[in-house]
Amino acid sequence: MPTIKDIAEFTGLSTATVSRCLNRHPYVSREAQLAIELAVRELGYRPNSAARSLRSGRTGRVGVVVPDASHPFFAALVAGAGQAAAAEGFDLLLQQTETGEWHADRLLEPVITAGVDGLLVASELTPWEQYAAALSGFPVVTCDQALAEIDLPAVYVDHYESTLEGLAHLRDRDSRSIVGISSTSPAASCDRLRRAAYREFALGNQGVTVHELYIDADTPEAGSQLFPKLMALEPRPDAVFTGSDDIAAGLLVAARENGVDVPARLKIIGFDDSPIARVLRLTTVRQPVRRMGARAFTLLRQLMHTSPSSPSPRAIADRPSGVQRVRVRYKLIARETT
Amino acid sequence: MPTIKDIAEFTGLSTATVSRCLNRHPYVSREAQLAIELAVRELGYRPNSAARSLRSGRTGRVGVVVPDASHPFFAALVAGAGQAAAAEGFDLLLQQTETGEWHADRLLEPVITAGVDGLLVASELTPWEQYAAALSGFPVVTCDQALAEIDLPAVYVDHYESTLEGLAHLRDRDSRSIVGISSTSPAASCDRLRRAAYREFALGNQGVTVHELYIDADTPEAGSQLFPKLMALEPRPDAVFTGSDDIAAGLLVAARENGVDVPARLKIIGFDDSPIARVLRLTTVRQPVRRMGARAFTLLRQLMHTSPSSPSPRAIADRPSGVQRVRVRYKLIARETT
DNA sequence: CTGAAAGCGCTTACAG
DNA sequence: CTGAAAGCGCTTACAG
Repeated sequence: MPTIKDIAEFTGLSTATVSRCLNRHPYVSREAQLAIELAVRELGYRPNSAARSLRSGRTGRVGVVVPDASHPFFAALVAGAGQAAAAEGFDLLLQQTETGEWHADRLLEPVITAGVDGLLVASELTPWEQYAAALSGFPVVTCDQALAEIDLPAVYVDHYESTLEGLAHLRDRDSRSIVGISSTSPAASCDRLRRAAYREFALGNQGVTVHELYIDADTPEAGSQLFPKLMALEPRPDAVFTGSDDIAAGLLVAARENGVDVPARLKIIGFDDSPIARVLRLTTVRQPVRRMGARAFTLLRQLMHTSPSSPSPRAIADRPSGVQRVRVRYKLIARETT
Repeated sequence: MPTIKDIAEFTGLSTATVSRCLNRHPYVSREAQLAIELAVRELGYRPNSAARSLRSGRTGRVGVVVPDASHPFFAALVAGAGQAAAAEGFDLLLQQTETGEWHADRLLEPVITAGVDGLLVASELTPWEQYAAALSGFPVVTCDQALAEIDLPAVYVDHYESTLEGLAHLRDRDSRSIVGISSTSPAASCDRLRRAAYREFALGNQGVTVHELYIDADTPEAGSQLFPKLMALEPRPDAVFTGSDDIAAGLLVAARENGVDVPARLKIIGFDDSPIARVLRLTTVRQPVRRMGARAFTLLRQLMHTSPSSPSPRAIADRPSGVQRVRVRYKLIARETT
């Protein structure tokens, strides 16, 4: 591989001038520029990213931390962030937290070893204290609402508010005995907010009960398996807020197979508006996931600009007040299951 | 950030010894080791990955090239590869090819700038000639069958054979007028193989026709929109090989809405066995996608071992004969749509 | 506008 | 088993 030195020799210029030209520094003469461009093509020169990073302290890379890249929600988030990053010449470094056992150390390794310029965190980092020190002063944006409630810049849909709206929709369609599902998985911070919303809603709506049911996987199968439990409840529920299109889909199919009319005898609401919701004509709460990923990158990009490798104490002190929270608009899509 | 020099000063040893210890070089005394470990903890030392890469020529990173990380197939592939990579201490660098306009140059940038140690390619790289030169001698594994047919090590399901098996299944269930769907998208190399299988099957099976239909998106919506076209065909088809669970799902729902009995009057086969296929009880061809991703990484890992940064001419000459092709077993899952 | 030179933080023969 | 020293390929004040 040719180096900057080869270009310098080829053109008779110094490596300094070559470097400036490559980095679009203003003070380079027209002739020098042309000669260098020719040499670059001629020799097939490519800058060595490791050398560049070592010297400049920047990597041109951004880390993305998700529980599982194959889950539809996180896959879309990653795709959106990746697209936005590529548009600005950044590469994406992917980390999955639910890959076997996991330690704060290992998760943060790329950050601490100067492997990335910034971090996009969609996993819940619990307990936060373990991560806080290593991440302080480092550009981080989260898509996890629990982390948004700490000091972190965030892009997210409000799960508390959207759950309340979903429940209100069920009430308005004459549901009186609603089941609110939430996950027992510790990774899902939105579930805590949903549970809070279930209680708040029941308190504020006389004559409507919200029965809470827990589930341990966010898949259609889990939804199907939930159906008999649902039917065994007393009084028999007339509506379910699932918090997931996959669970809603499994439930819907099970209901139909068992001759339970949806929506007449059971109303079902999903969450996300993923392809499965559209095919099954599920009522659901739409999140613009791809755009959220892109927006998260944009926000991160901003932070990387303002806080270089060593932020001043003043900059750190100022941060809390300037922390950006982007609450993304969700939308209840009423279709044929309510 | 403390450096190796700080550790050397703290312990009174040389940077060489510290480096050896950190890299688990055998010749380090017990005392030195303990002192260094203490210092590392005490000072919170982390190796700088850029410096390490620059010096060693290795990055500890692997690139993954997919058309779109949010598509269920590629999402699962990435997740599997990422998990396997993480298990061996490698990070994943994600590249999406269908992100706006795309140039060979830009795609290969991480490779050429020594940004990764190896590449996993699931996108079709066409025309291959544009990429061949830059990639020659570099560890590459593909999951794209078209690339497997060139010189590249590969992990893939045989789309020709699996399509023939799907068609045979339809024939065995008394379908006589089959529609074979394929995508017009240039990114999907498997579609060419499917089309070849459609023709081959028709040739070998008197009394069975295979009508080819094209589609421009791999989504449930596209499947639904295909339904009227299907019904307008003469003679009316009695089965469809879709090549995609999403398309099959859209088609199935549209058929039911229009009162066409599946499977009695129309049989439908999907592909992949994604969650949507399981909920809808679709007959489909299962691919173990996550495992394919993991296997692709394992294979790549092997190549990275055998061909270091500068492979000998002999090693290159030997390669063609040793190129590994892992043909992964698929499985036809007969459910309720055939 | 340009060049000589220092140095980013490591690893690795080489010599002991 | 250990250390002194060179050097990986760049960027960036500094001096002209």
